[in-house]
Amino acid sequence: MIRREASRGTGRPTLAEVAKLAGVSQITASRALRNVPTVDPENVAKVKDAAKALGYVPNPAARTLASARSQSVVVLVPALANQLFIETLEAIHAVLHPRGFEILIGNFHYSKEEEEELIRNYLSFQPCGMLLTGFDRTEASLRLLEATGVPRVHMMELSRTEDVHSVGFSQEDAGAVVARHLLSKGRRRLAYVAAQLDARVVQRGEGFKRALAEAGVLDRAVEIKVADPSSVELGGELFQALLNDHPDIDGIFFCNDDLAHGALFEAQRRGVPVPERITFVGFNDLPMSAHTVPRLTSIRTPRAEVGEHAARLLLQLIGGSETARKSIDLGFELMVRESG
Amino acid sequence: MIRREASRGTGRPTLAEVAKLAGVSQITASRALRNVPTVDPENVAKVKDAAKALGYVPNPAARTLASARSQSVVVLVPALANQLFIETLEAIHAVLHPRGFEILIGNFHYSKEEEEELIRNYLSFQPCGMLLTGFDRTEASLRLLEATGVPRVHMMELSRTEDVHSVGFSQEDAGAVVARHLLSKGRRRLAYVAAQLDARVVQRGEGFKRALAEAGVLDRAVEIKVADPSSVELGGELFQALLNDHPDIDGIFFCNDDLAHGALFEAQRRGVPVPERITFVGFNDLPMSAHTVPRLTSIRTPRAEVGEHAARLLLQLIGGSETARKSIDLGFELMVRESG
DNA sequence: TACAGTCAAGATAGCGCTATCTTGACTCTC
DNA sequence: GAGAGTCAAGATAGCGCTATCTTGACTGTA
Repeated sequence: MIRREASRGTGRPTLAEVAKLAGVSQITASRALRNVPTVDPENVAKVKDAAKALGYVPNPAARTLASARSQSVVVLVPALANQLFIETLEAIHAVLHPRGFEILIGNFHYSKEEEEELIRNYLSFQPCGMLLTGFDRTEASLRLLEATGVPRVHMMELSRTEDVHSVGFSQEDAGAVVARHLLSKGRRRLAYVAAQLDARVVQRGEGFKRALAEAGVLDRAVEIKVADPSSVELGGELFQALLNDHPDIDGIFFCNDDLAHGALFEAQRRGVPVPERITFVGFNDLPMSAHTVPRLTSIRTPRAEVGEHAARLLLQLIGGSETARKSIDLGFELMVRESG
Repeated sequence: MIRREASRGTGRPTLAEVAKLAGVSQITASRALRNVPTVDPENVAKVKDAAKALGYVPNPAARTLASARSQSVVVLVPALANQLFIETLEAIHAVLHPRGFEILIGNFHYSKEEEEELIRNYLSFQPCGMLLTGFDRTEASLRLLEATGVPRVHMMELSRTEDVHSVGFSQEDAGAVVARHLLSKGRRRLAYVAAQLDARVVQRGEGFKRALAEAGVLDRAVEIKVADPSSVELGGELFQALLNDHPDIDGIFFCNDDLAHGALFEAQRRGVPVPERITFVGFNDLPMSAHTVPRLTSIRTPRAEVGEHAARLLLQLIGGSETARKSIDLGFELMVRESG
């Protein structure tokens, strides 16, 4: 029988070969490539040259097995179907990938149960860090996260307690800003139209109603909430329903721009002048919102910035920094345009 | 000094513990959990019970290291910034995740060089399969893929040769269908407006022009191509430029719906009646296109179906099937709406 | 009864790295 | 100049699995 060069294994160069070529021990080569500071710079250069000459690429499985910690960061988002989290993911990637981290993306489709299963599954990969969306999850999820002690940063909302790290902005304040804006335009008969009722959508509504209460017009306000996923189509339907049931509504805050876009199309179709008869305000400021007819007033949310800062904060935590800031508030901005 | 239970390792139950509890050897436990058919069903039951009792979860790093093959499938897409590939990714996930595969998503931002780097990087994870977008990549990328022999399926386009597997539809035919539709509406002065010039966008344009040539109106056609990323804003700008330079254009084929949406907004703003003066046709049929004013005629592409079939085909290849179909044509559909 | 053939189960030996302990050369101090 | 302290480099021993070879019980045949 013919003797194979390698009956098992990948056939790719290994650390042992790099070490041999560099004339050092394997563990020194390992340390050199990981930039462990106790290695003589001369040896570091020899090892890195050897690695390059051989085209050596570390085997992540072996690394993970030996160190009981991977170079992966898990990011859990509630949806990929809209651009919101894509921009955040891109920003996270831009920070972490150049530093050698792999990113495992989990989409839990706004389901706490699905998120719990993802957490369970991804923890088996021994990630070195996790980026999570918000704070609203199952008890079991929380226990799993606490038990493993993997560094983590929560995105999009700000924590009220001091024991977790978060990067985001105040969803409630954003809702209140929208309310005050509509009031400043002389609107008094206001509505909050929401779908996909996650914690953040609810918080926006709370802030909105809080501000209306302060202005004494809450009793005349209307709230439409449906649990269905947001879509352009749903926005049109909800607008139509609202118009039928409450024809005197003069200002609407949509929980996101998708709904607002659908409502804009429907308003145009029905000949309802926006903003003359009804003022529209959206949320998230999707790129399209600056171009619709009329252009949509919306809350610009720092989606990319949240990803970037969360990733940087996580890097500090992975590096063992105790001085890392607990919470980073990145704020938001009301983009006032033609719709109100 | 206090003796630790485990100074290294994860602290989680291992296969050895499962085997001990089940009263079999470790390798039998390993085989039982992987459903290797040579194990006595009684032993399989004992092992699976023991695993459940201990809350055992396999360590993927150890698996990958020992078998030189991970349970990961790499999916490389040119963009995440629009919904196109998200739907494909969701469908892939729905097929592969329940079967225990992990999905590594790589976004190469329409850059062949970036794709090459991603391929290099992801191959170090020893994926058991790859799903790629199209056929247009660097020579080095091709060599890497060939050298490793990892099963792969190409998505979105159909291969012209018989040596690779592909799932998609004919981009050229889709372009030709649009051309014939516009001609059937009596339009003769036609334009193709394209951005983000990847291979598929070019193929659509080729099919469009081929059909115009067959109808003898190619010499009056206009083509606007820019390499910039597609966006709603760009669609408006390109429409405006087109209108200035060629005021007699009476039909436009946009290479994607984003551009068409932007042009629709711009047309409305400038009082250009669509479809009365100019007919618009988009591509991809994004969810919003059925709701714009006017509703957009577009080519509906089988994005989710491509993902699903590609994943299924890949599963066959991973399983060693030689009988797997080489190419699956899923077609497309012209959705005729108000814009033309 | 003896023999080859079959097959489930086990023993053994890694996969390619890194944690940990040890070594030995070198400094510094009194 | 002996002892303690420092520090880069190496030896050793796994991490938790699976590929591969081996074993031994069992079958069927002549």
